[in-house]
Amino acid sequence: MTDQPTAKTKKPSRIQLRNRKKILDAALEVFSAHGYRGATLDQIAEHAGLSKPNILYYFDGKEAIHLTLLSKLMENWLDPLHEMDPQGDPLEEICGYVRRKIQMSREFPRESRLFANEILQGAPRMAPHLESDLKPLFDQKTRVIQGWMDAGKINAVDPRHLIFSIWATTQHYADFEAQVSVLTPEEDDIIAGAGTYLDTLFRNLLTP
Amino acid sequence: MTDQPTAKTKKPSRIQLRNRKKILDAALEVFSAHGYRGATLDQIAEHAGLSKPNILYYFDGKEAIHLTLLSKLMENWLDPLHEMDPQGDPLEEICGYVRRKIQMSREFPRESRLFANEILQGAPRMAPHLESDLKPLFDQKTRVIQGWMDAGKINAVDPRHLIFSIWATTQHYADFEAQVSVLTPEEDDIIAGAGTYLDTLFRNLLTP
DNA sequence: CTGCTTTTTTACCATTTGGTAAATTCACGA
DNA sequence: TCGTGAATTTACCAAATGGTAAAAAAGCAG
Repeated sequence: MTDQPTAKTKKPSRIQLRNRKKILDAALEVFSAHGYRGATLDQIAEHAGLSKPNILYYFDGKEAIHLTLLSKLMENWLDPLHEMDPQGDPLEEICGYVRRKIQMSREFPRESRLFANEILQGAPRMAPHLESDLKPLFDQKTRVIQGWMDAGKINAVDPRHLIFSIWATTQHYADFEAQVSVLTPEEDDIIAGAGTYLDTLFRNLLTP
Repeated sequence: MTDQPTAKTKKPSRIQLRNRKKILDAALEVFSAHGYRGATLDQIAEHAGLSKPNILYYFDGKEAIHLTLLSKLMENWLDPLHEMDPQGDPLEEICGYVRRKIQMSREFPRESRLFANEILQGAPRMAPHLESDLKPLFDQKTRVIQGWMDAGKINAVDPRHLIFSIWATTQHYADFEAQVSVLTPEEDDIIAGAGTYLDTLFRNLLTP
């Protein structure tokens, strides 16, 4: 009877923490590169430097690993949007959001591709998260933006499409990297140029 | 010696044509929904209404089907960009391109997702096509757009990022449909609104 | 050091999946 | 209508893959 009713029956040891982290990092690498079905436990095991049964000692199965990744991802993914301040200057808030998103494309391309893979295939394992986490935030922020437009602080466009276009343009550089790198070969930091371009794009849209 | 040196040794019969088409359509459905590795020959067979061995009677294997799809796709995919006329009015040519692309997202979402899946996973089977077909066209059109900018006909921005942003924003509605439909539930034709939004977006960018 | 728990390995298993061989049925021109 | 090549089915296979059981090894508190 040492178990807490809601806890997972034990406090995780040092080894547990370390190996869970190794597994999740390896899984992120493999899932983001090959998609859920394209990834194999053997690949993940090799990347993690552990044996396959050992991996199944730490996680209940392939799907559990994927699910854990998606859950942890969702938080960081929504952060930049959360930071958009209704009290701030509208144009700067939106451009700041663009800047944070493009930065994530540079720093966390694997996370972006993991997300893209999941959505592309119809979000079979993520639909609940979209409904419970993303949707409320999306609705809230579209209302904020709509308020700015109604107040005449920025040009009026459909806030939903505005957000879609921010997502699309920023994530493009991570998700379609294979294509981008073919088309801009000698460019070593294409995302830097993307940042200034996108700033111009959305500033021109929202400024009268 | 009835073979032509370059031909595939036989003229395809009516049944061949019909079944090849059925198989390719089924494969498009399955590959676009699950990615290359996520798709199985059994699924394709079921969608096509044929047995698995019968499918392998018409195609040399899973990869051959996928490759055939990608090849046929590439042509239609580049068409809208091809149509951009260097002699036309710059702003209208670019906005026309946007219109054609968003229209493809509406009419051919499966093709868009097939393409996206392939690129997301590093374009393992498509890199050659990108180099040989897409790259030359991309280079040509970026030069055309650069010319328009140098002539002061439209605002000066990096033409490469301009094209990337057109691709990203238009394909987003097909590739991320699962997310878009969660966030805009009661909307029955979200792409219509996208069309007018994107027209505004790019017009404001390119018009002084 | 000792005994107990946690972690890791070894040796498997069942299912799925891409693919094949050979027999069978079908279509169609002579 | 009949024979022949095209089309289809039946019955498989080998490899890959997610997962399990149980033994062995490694940590660690006393």
